[in-house]
Amino acid sequence: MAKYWLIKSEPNVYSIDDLQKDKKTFWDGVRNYQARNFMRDEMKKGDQVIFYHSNTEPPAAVGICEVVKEGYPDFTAFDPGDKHYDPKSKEDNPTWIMVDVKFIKKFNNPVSISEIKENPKLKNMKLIQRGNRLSVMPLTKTEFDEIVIMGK
DNA sequence: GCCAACGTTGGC
DNA sequence: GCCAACGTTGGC
Repeated sequence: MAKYWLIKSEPNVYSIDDLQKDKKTFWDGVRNYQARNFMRDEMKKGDQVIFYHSNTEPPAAVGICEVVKEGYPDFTAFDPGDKHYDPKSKEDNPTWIMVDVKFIKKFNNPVSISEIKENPKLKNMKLIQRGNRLSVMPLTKTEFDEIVIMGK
């Protein structure tokens, strides 16, 4: 039984268009334990994922991707030259985990955060709860389906 | 660019 | 183990 997720990315760093072009990517650079735990323990092959653009105008859910490889070490943490380098993460005992996702679709109609806030079916989403900064969060099937309907 | 919220760090 | 200081996130 597939689960449902939302992942955030800043489009000037990595956008849905980049994913469409690449077809597939590794979701590196997550340096938050709660988000790490979701990727390590709960994200499974076939899970459906909403791709969300943060820190842009407007912030919006912009498409769908799918988990194609389950949690494995985020090697960018081992590279001193990488922006996400973390000396505490060792290759034989990695602190940070990533998954691979593949492009499924780009919404014809991006669902902005204000539309999400206005939809009563989406009012419990972690995304719009105060102060939430998780870059990987679970969604219910209802929430996922509703966003897909809104996005077309 | 501002700033609220929150996670992490480090002195004690 | 507390908590102040600091850094980051991300909407506005």
